[in-house]
Amino acid sequence: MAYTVGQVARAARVTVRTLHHYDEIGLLSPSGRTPAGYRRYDDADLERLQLIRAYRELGFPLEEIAVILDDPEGDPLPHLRRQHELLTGRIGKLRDMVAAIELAMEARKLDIQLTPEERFEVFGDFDPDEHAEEAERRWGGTDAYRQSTERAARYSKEDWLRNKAENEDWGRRITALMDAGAPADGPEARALAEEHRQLVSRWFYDCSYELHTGLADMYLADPRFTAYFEQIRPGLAGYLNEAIHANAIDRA
Amino acid sequence: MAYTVGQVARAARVTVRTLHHYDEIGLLSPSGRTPAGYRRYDDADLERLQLIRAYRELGFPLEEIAVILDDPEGDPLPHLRRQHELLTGRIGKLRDMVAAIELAMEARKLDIQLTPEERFEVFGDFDPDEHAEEAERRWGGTDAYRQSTERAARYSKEDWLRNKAENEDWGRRITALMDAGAPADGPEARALAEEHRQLVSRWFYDCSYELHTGLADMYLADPRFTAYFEQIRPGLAGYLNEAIHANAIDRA
DNA sequence: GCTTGACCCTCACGCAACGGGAGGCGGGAG
DNA sequence: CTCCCGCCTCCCGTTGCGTGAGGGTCAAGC
Repeated sequence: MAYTVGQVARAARVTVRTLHHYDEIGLLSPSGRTPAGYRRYDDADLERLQLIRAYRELGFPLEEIAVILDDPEGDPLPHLRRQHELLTGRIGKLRDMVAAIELAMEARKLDIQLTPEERFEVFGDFDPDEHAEEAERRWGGTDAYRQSTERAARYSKEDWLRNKAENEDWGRRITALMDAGAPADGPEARALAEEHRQLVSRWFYDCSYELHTGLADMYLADPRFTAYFEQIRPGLAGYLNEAIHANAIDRA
Repeated sequence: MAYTVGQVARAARVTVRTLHHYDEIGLLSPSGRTPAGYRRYDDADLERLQLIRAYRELGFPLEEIAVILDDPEGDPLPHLRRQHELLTGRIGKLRDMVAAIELAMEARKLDIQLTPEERFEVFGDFDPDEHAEEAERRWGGTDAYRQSTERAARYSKEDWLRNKAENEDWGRRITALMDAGAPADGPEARALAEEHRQLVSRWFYDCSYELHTGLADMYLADPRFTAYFEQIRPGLAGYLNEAIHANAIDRA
């Protein structure tokens, strides 16, 4: 049996252009042409097309499909396994997205005008890295934040300058340490992380180790914080984050 | 606070190229430039970028993000709802794929060399239309197929010719009906569907209504069958499929 | 025999969302 | 003053086709 492009296209529910494309890239070339140059497909071509579409539905790129189909007796099992992992991974990600959207919709429905803080809770961080996400959940409470603003409101200009000086001193030391190549989970870095925690506790709010790691994750999650550290020294945000985590584990 | 592209890029964990892109399409243009033409981002830009990345993670296309962000006081809820549906739909599809892959792997593990028939069962049809899928599951048994081949093997050439003639006669009548514009779920079409069922029953295998709808779906699912009908008349496969379903419902 | 109208052909540009490189300034440190 | 890193603007490449433009082909009806 011989078929024209249009017939094949309708049969396989693809467009003619798709068949042209497959022909162009050599994935599925019709078994022949009419004198006028019309493509002629036969049953074997249809079978191949069926397989192509099936693999495509499974998410394989065309190039890989060509490899699979043109490698006779090649075992598709590894491909299948790989694809299986890939798909379950994607499903997980999509589910996370759906959950996040539901959260966002919930927030809208309650007519809560999202403050920047809340928006951060909702939209904050979808980094595949679970650290941040987990920390964000634990750190959800805004008590510390309130405490911080309350205290901050009472500081004088001198207080702020002292704070700034202490901060800068600490900043110089951790930058030097990083430049020197000391590991972020080494004792010196951990000591400076601890110092940071006490700086925060003294100036803003009681910073438990748990809160501290939450804060550290926020340094990576909120671009404004990250930018602040990255401006001091590229890589500092990540370095500090790791040091704080190491310190928290160390003291636990 | 002002930041350079590089700082912003590191902060938001995107590439500089991405920021250039957002600038190009007007999604996120830096609030200013230095005399030398360097992009200068401020805190507001960073906030916007954060939102952009968040929506991106939720799977929104950039264009839609622009709409959402640039429509102040616009409610993102409808967008979110739409996106939610879209994502759950995709999850469903992916799950089907995973199931199909598991089936395929199972088949490989059992070292069953897939015959074309089995391959069809595995890879047969991922049409979003559930009809086909559902029917495929019900129709999974190969009893009818065996019965069919057994009978077919005993037919003489004359039998085949008679079969062919009956088929062609039926084909002419349903084609005429379709050309006349009779609805596929109308009484005439249903009658011809019924006739088709009895033709199949007489020549190949006992064709219950259930099997018949399965067969009908296969006419749409297997390109070779579809091509056969489409060659007779474009749209015939779909027409017949609908008629058969209507007939089955009618008799139920 | 000639005109429709439905197909078919081959270019060839366009899409989303960037990646990556070329070639050339700008700017802070030593 | 030189270095080198970072920034700039083009501009081509990717994937899997969509969507014409411009032109040949084929079966049917007058």
